[in-house]
Order: sequence, then structure tokens, then C-alpha cells
Amino acid sequence: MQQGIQLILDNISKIVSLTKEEQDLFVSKLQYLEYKKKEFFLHEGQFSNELNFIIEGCVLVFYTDHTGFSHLIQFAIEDWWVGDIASSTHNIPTQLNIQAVEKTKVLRISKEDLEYLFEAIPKLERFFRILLQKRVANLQQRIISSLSKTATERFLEFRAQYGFLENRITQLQIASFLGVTPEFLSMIRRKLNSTNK
Amino acid sequence: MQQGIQLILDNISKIVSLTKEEQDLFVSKLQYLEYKKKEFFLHEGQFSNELNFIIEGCVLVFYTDHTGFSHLIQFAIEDWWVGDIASSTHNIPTQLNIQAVEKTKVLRISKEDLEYLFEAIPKLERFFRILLQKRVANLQQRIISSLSKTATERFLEFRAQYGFLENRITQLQIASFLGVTPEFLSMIRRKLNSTNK
DNA sequence: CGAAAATTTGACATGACTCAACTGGAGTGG
DNA sequence: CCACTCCAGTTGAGTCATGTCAAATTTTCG
Repeated sequence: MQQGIQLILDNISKIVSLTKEEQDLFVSKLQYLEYKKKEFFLHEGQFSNELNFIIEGCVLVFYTDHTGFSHLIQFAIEDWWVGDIASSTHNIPTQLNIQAVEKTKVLRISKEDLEYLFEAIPKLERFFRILLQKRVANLQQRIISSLSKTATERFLEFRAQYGFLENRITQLQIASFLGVTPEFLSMIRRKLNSTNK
Repeated sequence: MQQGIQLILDNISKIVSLTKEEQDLFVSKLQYLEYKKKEFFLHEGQFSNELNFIIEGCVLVFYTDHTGFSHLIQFAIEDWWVGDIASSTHNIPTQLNIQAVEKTKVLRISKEDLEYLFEAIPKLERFFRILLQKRVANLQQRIISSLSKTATERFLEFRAQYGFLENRITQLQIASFLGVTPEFLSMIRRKLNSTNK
């Protein structure tokens, strides 16, 4: 866990700088947790009241539609933040599932503690404001891609941006992220190999 | 303009409450602007350093791809905030265009002033943090729809959520928002009418 | 090693796009 | 107030991208 604390403080200090006291206060609110492979952080229908910082491992955030198909909204690996903002902002049960795909270690902070910390340390609120701005930019980019690009182009974009994930998650999950069937993704890969290899 | 000031203060007070002095300071940084129908707030390639609050009118935010097609990312009407977060967060030229579709009145605040205000009035930073959370929730929902729904379903969802816009913007723009061709949207509408009327 | 899951393949079906032609307002200028 | 143009919207035929289903193959992992 100790190295996790260092990781999270470094993560924050890339954007705002906290004093020693502020860091200690912040750290005092963190809870350390481990999840086994395939274990769930959050199931749809629950209320989400936490924010998680991944120290080690990898998690998927996905939505299951009425026909039972899963759609991958987001993934997160070490040094990333993950939570269901919609559920905790609006106080509604979540539509999302968050699941570990590997053994995963996280630091968790509750919504109440976070609100308390925002009062006590305004710089922390700034940190999350900036994090959210980046997330908005990222989601917007994804919408642009889904509106203007073909599946093959989206796959190449995925590789360029998240290539380091290609052997940590399955083709099925990549397909679900891109919004295509696994069969079709398989065909895309075959074509790319024969053309480009 | 006077009624615009009231509108923006009311908009903020739904989430945080400012003192009279804070309100005055905030208001002192606002710039009032009017745009004619079809006029641009922002052209792709420019740097975006402002945030706009619409007092009256309607604007579209769109992306133009390499083949010259436009894709509608977002629209905004009175009582909404609009700007290019990606460009101003990362200090990069924008990929987006923002254009008035009607005569539009806005209150604008520069990035510098906003940063100054965040220091002076932490509650204001909270306000924008919460606004961003809502935006993230909204964008995420749109991604869920684009991954899991058919064009017809997305059109019905658009109507349910943004029906009040249906006669302020064109079919072409709606098609571009949904990510389909105007021809195909026309067919969807015809089918819905014959089935459901 | 063997079972279950992931990936691939191929035949066929369909949602959505392209292109070209047509229709019907909404300006605009004379 | 008419004639003209222009652009949004519609239609239809043909095509392409992507999905469905079922089966074969490979990989993973207990």
C-alpha cells in the first residue's frame, strides 16, 4: 500500500501542489482495497458513492443493455481514477458495472469524505475540476470518432491511443469498446494483417 | 443585458450561493455580446479561451471531418453554458466550430478571468466542477446510446430529451447529431409516421 | 489432459450510405 | 407581387459496411 500512497500523491502533484499537512489529511481518508480477477467494484442498480484510484491492475466499466449485451464505456489501469460520476452526481442507482480484469489494488475515497476535503482543501477541488475537464475532452473526442469514423479507423485509433492494453484485455472487450461485434473486429484485424504486414 | 445578468446569477445559484460582493465581482468580468444568425463564435484552428453563457438564442457546436462533412457535437440554447473545453484545457487550437443558428445574446468570460475568479471565489470553482460532472454524465450517456442503440431508437431518444429543439434546428442538423445521413433520417421519420400516427 | 472460453471463418441478412432526381417552401431582386 | 433561385427535405435504386448465426479452431487455465 505504501507505494500506492506515493503514486496517488504524485498523481495529484502533477496538477496541484499540496502542503505536507494537506497531504496527510487527504491520505487519512483513503481506504486500501484489493480485488481478485473478475471481482466487481460496482454492480448496476447499486448506488455509487466512491471514487477509486487504481494502484495496480486493470478494471473495465461497462453497460449491459436490455438484450444482455455489454458495452465497454471506459477502462482504467494503474495511475487512473475511476468511478461512476453520473450515479454519484445525481444520486441515482448506477447503470454501470465496474469489474477487475486482473488482481487490482485501489485506494478509495467516499463521496462524503471527498466533499469534506473539498471544503478543507480547495486545491483538491481544483484538481478534480481539471481532471473532469480532461475527461470531457476525452469523451468528446470519442463521440467525434463514433460519428465520423469507420470501424477500421476507430480500431487503429484505439491502437494508437491504448495499444498498451491490447494484450491485457480480450478482443471481445475491444470490440465492445469500439461498438462492433467480435466477429467483425476479427475480420478487420485479418484485413489489416494481410494488407500491411 | 440586464435580464441576462439575472439569468446567469440564477443559473449559478441553483448550485452554489454567492454573496452580493461575490456576485458583483463575478458580474464585473462578464462581457456582453450579440451574434447574428449564422455568425461564428469560434472557427476550427482558432484558440478557444472563453466560456459563454447563452442568454437568448441557439448555437451549434460541430466538427468538420477531412471529407468536409459536419458532425454536431452539441447544441446550446438560453440558460446553457458552451465553450470548447478541450482546446482551453490543453491550450491547443480547436477542432470545433461554434455557430449561432439564430440571433444570439451571450455573456462571455475569458479563461484568465475565470482562473482569477476561481482563486477569489472557491465556490465558483465548485460550481464549474459540478457542471462538468453533469456534462460527463451526459456525454457518457450519449456514448452508451451510440454503442447500444439503433438510429431509430436514438432519434426517439433525441425527441424525448431535446424535442423542444425540433423546430429550431433543421433535419440536417438533427441527422448530424444522431450520426446518420439526412436521407436516412427522413426514412426513419416516414416509417415512424406510418406506423404510429 | 480436458473443458470452457476466446477467436476465427464463412454464408447470408440488414441497417445505413450514396447518388441522382424530384418537390416544395423561403428568401431575394426586379 | 411575381419570377427565380436556392436550399431543405423526400424518394427510390443500388451498394457497402456491419450484424447474425452456426460451426470450426485455437487458446486458456483448472
